[in-house]
Amino acid sequence: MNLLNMKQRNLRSENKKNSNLKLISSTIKNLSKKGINELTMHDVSQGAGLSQGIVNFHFKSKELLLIETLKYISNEYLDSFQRSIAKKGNDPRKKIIGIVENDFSKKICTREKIAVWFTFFSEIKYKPAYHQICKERDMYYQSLTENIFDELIKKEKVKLSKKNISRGFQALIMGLWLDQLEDPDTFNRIQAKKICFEFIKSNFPKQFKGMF
Amino acid sequence: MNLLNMKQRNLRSENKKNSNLKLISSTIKNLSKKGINELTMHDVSQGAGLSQGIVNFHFKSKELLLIETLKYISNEYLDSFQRSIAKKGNDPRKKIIGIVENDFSKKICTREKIAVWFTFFSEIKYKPAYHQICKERDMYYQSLTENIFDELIKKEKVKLSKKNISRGFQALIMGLWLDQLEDPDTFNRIQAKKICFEFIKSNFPKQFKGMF
DNA sequence: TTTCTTTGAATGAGCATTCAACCAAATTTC
DNA sequence: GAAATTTGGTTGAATGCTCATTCAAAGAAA
Repeated sequence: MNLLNMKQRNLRSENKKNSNLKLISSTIKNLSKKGINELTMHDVSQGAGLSQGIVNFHFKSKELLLIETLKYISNEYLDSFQRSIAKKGNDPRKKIIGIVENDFSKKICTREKIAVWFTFFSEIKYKPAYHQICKERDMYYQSLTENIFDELIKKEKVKLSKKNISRGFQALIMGLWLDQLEDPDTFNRIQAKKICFEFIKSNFPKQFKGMF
Repeated sequence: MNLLNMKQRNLRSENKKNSNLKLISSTIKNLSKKGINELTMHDVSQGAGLSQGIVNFHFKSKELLLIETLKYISNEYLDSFQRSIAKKGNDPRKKIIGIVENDFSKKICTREKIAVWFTFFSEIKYKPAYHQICKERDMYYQSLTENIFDELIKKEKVKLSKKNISRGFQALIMGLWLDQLEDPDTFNRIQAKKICFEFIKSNFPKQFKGMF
């Protein structure tokens, strides 16, 4: 196999990847426009600029397409999350602030993406595949924030449960995301961020004194 | 119109009410079992012990049935909520504790009911009717808890925004509800309650000192 | 006798999925 | 390196299934 051969081989597989991506993007766009109930295969292929039967060729079925879509947004979120705490050094305060900034950033906290997330959340109970993906994401997030809160607890010299703080923190964020869905006119991500910072500050008043 | 007439008229309308209730109950049960996507009219009528076409007779369409179902669980929740703060006297601490107790009571905080709630939440963006009902519920809840937190803020003599605390409180509860969906094995409503109490305590340490 | 409620078979629309035919890219052959 | 062959991706019409909705007929209540 020479270089030319490799290039040629790549071209085909790039095309395939490209179609997959187009289809997943179209799924996200259409999900956020119509919800899971009204989403049709026709919408998806149309939105990707491809023809009717193509989704079944690439993803086998509608359900598998949806699972791949959930994996996609989950990875996208994780990437962004990891980047938000990388390069913050060892200061747990900076890390936790970074997480809040990320969760309510312009890129992550859009009404469209949140709508897609909640579409999947709402099906957790009926779709084991969704359940597993969401739970994995959750556990990763949970363990990372637990470590950060553990450091904060030690520095603050206060008796708090890292598990509880961590879960409360994440629940707060999910609830505020939901508010973005319910109340997009009078409530925005800037206010949501502020509420998160206040949560942190009320638990670790010494370390965040004067901040925010 | 004499008494006999009234009784007779009531019998028929009672029957009608009864069918409606049966159908709505069946909708809730089936929604919590299969999600909105797989819910069929057949499921609903079957579950109510009635026949196929009956839903269209009573509710005109599937969509209207779903709207009535949301109204029903919304009213059920509100009733329970109101009862949770009534008869707590004037102590805002007792009121807020009552609310937490209610939101995570055996009756309200079941995985089935939460699944139904999130089914509707996830469609807020696409269904104006759902949006309005959820928002109304939310605003009522919000204004009531704002008043309670306002009292607590004054008593604590602390500078906090009643709006932010209130929204954070509600978001926290919604997030913890979602956890009941995602993580029913390792997380339960007792732990959720504890996290809420800790949230309150961290904001109003003087007033809740030694409590919980 | 009239009005209201229920039944369940029939209808037909909407939609996921299939597939034969086609096209383009990659590989092999000479 | 041109021609022939194989492999992979795409098309879109056809298929058939699932389901909401309709409605004539029947039953119950007023």
